[in-house]
Amino acid sequence: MPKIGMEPVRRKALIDATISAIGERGSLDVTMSEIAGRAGVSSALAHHYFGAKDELLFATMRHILAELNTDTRRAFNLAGTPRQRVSAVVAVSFSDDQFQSQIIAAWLAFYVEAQKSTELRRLLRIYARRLHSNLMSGLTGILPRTEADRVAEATAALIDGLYIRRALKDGVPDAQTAIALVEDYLETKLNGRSLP
Amino acid sequence: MPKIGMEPVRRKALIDATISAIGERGSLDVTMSEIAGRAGVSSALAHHYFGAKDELLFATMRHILAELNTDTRRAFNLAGTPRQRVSAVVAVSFSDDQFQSQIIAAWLAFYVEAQKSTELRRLLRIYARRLHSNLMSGLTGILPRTEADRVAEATAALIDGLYIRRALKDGVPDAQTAIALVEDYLETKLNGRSLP
DNA sequence: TTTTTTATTGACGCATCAATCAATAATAAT
DNA sequence: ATTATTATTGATTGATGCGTCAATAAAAAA
Repeated sequence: MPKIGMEPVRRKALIDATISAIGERGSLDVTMSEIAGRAGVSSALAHHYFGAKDELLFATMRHILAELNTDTRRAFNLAGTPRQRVSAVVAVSFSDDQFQSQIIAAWLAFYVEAQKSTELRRLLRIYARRLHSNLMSGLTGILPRTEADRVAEATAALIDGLYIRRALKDGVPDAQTAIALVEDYLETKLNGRSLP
Repeated sequence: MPKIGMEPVRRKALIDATISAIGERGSLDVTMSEIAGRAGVSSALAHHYFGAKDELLFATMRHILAELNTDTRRAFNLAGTPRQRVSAVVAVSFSDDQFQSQIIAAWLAFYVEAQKSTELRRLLRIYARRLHSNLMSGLTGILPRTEADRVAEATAALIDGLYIRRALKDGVPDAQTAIALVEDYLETKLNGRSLP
């Protein structure tokens, strides 16, 4: 029962399936059949639309990055002050959409894969730069450039670190605690005063 | 020319080879043959001593953890004050022995693998707890328990985050800068004052 | 000196997957 | 009505890699 115009539908379904498969397995060691099965199609079709597995994984990472970006833009629109822009970046990073085990597992797995794939590494660098620049867009309105830069660096590392620690699912901070930690750091750096 | 008592020698060589192989490939997707080759033996011998690949990887992670631990103990012996104990933990984390691409790649890869392997996850939790407790051993002498706990959490996340960002090898902080970032955070939290 | 233990490997079986391809069918274009 | 295009899959191929095993040889024990 082949209808026409299936391509975008299948692509989306396959990317979603890839995310959930990676999320469940916790790594990129998922087979094309597994992914295709989740998307309700054959593995041959996945190859038909994406060519090779690499490309499907690449498209998936790009999709995750794009989602993060739109979420951030949306949050920026609601932020009036520089300080609020900074908080917006933090809030989005730990929002329900982003700070969930599936996405975190994917991030982690892609970080590892980036060691092998130049293209993936380039993609993750774009993320790193964008995060930095998003943070700077608020911080430069509050601190002198050099110090803003250092704070942005630390904040980004803090966010990444909290992500990785979440992956262990131990006495791990939930989103609320994570946000509080980062905000506490920011408060200290921006006001020279920490929470009581 | 089989000499006797080769077992410990081979084990060590295989673990070292595993680290360097993982470091080069950037992931745990290294074959037993590759590892064995680097160690100058056949893959059959690797299986002979470690049984399965899992066990070799596990032994490798345990070795890395043990090294980190002895380094930390040594640094603790030179630390007089609580404040120095905290700095010692940071210094060891970014020492030449630990903060090198091979080891970092291994950490990252093992974090991913921990999603699948319960035993590996347990091992990494031990690391997380030990790091926390090592930080606390200094912090509790400076801050009230609750706050010390939060600072330890943030510091640990900061360290992990700087590790992960190093893996991208981009505008990445070198060891010096990384230490400065963490120390700056600690100074702010402990003195309520940041670097000029 | 014979036997057992330790060290070591090449070759092989077996399973897993990525990727291809030929075949089928429905829709659209001519 | 015929041809081309799009959608789809089952079956197959080829490669890769883990784990095993029988075979060889040196040392240690008997």
